[in-house]
Amino acid sequence: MADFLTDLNEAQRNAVLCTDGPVMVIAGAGSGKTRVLTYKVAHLLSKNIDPFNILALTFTNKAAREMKERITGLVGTIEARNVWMGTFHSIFARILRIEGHRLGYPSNFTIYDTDDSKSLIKSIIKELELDDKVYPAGIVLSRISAAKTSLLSPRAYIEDFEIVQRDKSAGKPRLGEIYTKYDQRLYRASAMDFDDLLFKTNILLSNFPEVLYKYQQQFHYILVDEYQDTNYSQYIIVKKLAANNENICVVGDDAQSIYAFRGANIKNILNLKNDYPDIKIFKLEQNYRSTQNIVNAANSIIVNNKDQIFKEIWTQNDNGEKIQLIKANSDNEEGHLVACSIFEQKMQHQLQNANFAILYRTNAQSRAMEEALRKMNINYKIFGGLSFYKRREIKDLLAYFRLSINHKDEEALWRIINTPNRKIGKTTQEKIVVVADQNSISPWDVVSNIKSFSFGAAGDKVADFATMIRSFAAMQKTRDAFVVAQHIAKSSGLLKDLSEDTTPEGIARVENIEELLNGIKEFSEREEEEGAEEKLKTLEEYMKDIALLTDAEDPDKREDGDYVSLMTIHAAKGLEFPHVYVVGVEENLFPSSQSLSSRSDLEEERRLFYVAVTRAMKRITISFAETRYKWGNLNFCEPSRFLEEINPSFIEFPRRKSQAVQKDFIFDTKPVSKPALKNTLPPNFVKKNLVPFNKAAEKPSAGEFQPTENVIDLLQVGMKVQHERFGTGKVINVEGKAAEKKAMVFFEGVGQKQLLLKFAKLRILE
DNA sequence: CAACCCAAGCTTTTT
DNA sequence: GCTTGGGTTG
Repeated sequence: MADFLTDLNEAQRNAVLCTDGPVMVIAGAGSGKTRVLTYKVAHLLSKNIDPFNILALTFTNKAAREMKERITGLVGTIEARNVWMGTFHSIFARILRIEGHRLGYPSNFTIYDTDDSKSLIKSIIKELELDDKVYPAGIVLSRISAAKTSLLSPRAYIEDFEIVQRDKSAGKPRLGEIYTKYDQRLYRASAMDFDDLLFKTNILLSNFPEVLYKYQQQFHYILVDEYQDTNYSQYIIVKKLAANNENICVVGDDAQSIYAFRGANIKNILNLKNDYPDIKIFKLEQNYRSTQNIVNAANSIIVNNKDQIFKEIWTQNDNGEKIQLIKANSDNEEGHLVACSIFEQKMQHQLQNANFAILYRTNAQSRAMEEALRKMNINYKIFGGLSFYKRREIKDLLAYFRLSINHKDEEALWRIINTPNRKIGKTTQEKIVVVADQNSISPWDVVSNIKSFSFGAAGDKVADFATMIRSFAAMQKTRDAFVVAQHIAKSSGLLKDLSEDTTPEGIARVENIEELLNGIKEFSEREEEEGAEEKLKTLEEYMKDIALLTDAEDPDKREDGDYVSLMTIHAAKGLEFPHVYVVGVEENLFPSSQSLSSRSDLEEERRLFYVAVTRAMKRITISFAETRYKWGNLNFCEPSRFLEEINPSFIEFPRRKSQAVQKDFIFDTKPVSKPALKNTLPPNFVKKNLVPFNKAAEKPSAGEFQPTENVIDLLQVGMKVQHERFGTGKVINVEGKAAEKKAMVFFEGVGQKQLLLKFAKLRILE
């Protein structure tokens, strides 16, 4: 273990060795970010730091799991598994289960997922007799979420004059009221939503100094992955916990911040210096992942963003192939062309499917790709989309578990009280609500004491239901998770109900239930590696374990099999593939039509594009279609502005005669190939079938880039220059040499920009 | 109370 | 185009 530091380059090693005091690591794409984090933890452990004193926060379960595995590989199992490592949400859920009683929450509180939250909001809107057109559940939830993320309690929300004013003028004056009610109902259900896990942690840490002190004492070392994605709430938690000794190490890349839409604040990383004036900053700029062409192309994209920490990503890797383009007539043809291209690459280079990934902006785009791959018999796997845990039958069974563990969980109650059908219909359910309100008790209190109220015949059914849930609850305490789960699946009637459906979907549902049960079995039998203490693995433990495994990762997904990976770009963050296809690179789709109105939204889209391109190791293909179905309607599409932003010298155009033709390929408005609609061969097929181009045409010597090189040499302070996007500007400063030469230019109406002359296509005006 | 039918909304991204 | 949810009818 002693010499694992030799695996690191100098910048990485310096960052790892700097363990005390605040540290920020700005890690470019593919520069070994995870490596630094894992080695840092390993290094701390090798210095005999107690793993219980290390807190390592990530954003996804996958990242946490991978990091754990890697650290285990470096230092050995026993130490690594005691590190407090996990997602923000799971770590603070864990702490809230211990400390939540101070806020009135039992340790078995339920975590509501987005669906539960939305459904609760819907019923509140109904109760308040509000128009659900004015208050759509999704919008309301995102407003509440934003409030919680800004640490605004319902009280503070209502008392905030500006917010109230804003809601009024937006025609939604009662948002505060909905928020208040929502909060009460969550509390009454002993439930927290995702945002609560952070919000309530914040409350805990501010209102209970002894708790703050306790965890400050515990976490001597705090590490945060993907720091650029932290929101305000997370930022404050970290700041508080680290306040004592400031042994905090954050790792991130502002260029890969892609979660502002859910409250991530890029300023958290850009302004970290303000919080820790003596913070040590390390920049990892060497990319180990991609070819030069890919790295340079990516740089030429991201340079268009205004807000960023300056860095120069470079690589020692080969030049590699240029960026391939595919232009298709329709979304279906796009799928076909991509599948053909994958097939062709596989054949040409004898590659496995696993070398390929198809990345898209929205999940909806997966269908065309899926169909095309299936037609060509290429094995694939779709990540994300409808997750396992969001399937109806799974949510139903989990709702039984939830209600058995936490009787107050109302969303679970309403979900299953009549699933499968036990003749407790809407009327009865509404009556339960009314009676509960009249007596100021919870719906479960009514359900479990139904005999005390006049419910007639329907009451018997409800009583049976309550008895059943209570028996599950009792069993749950003494038997292992699998036994209980299997019993519930059977005696609730759920499994029987599902198996009566013999359609393919019905069969799939039963299989899903079986899959879930298998997962629980595995959980029950999982051995505590440390010490031989036989601890009962209860269903409650299981639910705590999986509560935050929402999307993306199936518990039992088998990693074997050779498949092409299909996923959104968000889901691809942190991953790499030799061959990447970025599809649907069109205006209004990528960048998304909803991001066009503000500069910061657009910059986020651009960062997303940057993330997409930097996933590729060897070869990247970008495709776009001229028409696409949206909501069943045919839409005409324009190629994305992002294509224009890539320096053309890194792109392989199907025909390379002149710049004019190159531009035409992407942007012509009257497609030459319209009559040739039948021709579904990809451009590179066409290329191969034609007479080879002469070599001279292959070089980007078409005069277009000659001036660029002169500009690099000739540019002087004070010159007036023209930039493709920013218009005319004045040179304020020039620094660096030759290829690394940079200029600070002031553009009218745009502001100051630092430009790397290699990429900026500047023209000198005077 | 259930079954069926129709309309609406959906397609940004996730813990 | 598909799914979900609401409304109506039997």
